[in-house]
Amino acid sequence: MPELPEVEVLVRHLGPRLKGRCIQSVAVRRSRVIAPTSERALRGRLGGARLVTVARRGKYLLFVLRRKTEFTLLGHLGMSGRMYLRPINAAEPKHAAVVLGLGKEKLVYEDPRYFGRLTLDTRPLERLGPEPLSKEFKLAEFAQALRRSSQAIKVKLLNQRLVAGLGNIYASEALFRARIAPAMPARKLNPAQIARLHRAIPVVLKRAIRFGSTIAIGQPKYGERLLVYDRAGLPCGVCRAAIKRIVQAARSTYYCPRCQTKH
DNA sequence: AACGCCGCCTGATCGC
DNA sequence: TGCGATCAGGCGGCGT
Repeated sequence: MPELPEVEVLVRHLGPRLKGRCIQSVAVRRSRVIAPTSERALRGRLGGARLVTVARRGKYLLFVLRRKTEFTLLGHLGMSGRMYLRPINAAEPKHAAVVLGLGKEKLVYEDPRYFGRLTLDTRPLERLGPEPLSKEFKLAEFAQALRRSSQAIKVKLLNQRLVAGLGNIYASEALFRARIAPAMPARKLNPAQIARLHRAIPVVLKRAIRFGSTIAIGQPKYGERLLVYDRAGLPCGVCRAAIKRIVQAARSTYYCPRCQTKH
């Protein structure tokens, strides 16, 4: 599932290829993904617009467009979304959600589960916490937010208001790197643990971006080198203890029971 | 106000 | 072989 690193790799891939291109056609195959924007509104706004830049915020893709004035088309890949360029006459995938014609090529947004979005509604951005790879991700604010929460730290990390971009995979990975037990209530973390976690989050994300950047875009897996996620029963790379899987908030959490402790 | 829970979706996998 | 049940999960919305 695409989290911050996968989106970042995609943005770096698409940016140079899309910059300056003009949208000539808009095909909406699944209107749910553009909600609350209407198909009519999307067509009207995108038709003839030119791509200025492609950027990222948390797990969101921002297509900055211009036609008279600048505006943003907001993308989210949900669970199963993908975006890629194809020749204009290439066959469409079964679960194409939106296809933007760009002349010789088209930008395909496909999403088998249709959990994602491609919309003119940018309000979701207002609900995001700091970017973990930027200076705005401050230790003091992170610590304060954790002190106010009784939720298990793993569950809290999935909250995009705390910090933007972590999903189920990198929440587990960051906690492993910080050697923190995932079930610990957020407010029970001591200052040293909070500092380790604050440091581990960008490290884990940057490493994933680095590995992902070397893998071909469009692969089902981006080649992430995961230390705990989906590794139940396999030996921990640090201490060889068997990695455990537990369920928190209806999602799988993976951790090393020996390395990740209460201290 | 923070938190828990549900609904949205389809493909992969499993048991019979 | 085929079919139904189960699981995967990001996020908005709603109830407490």
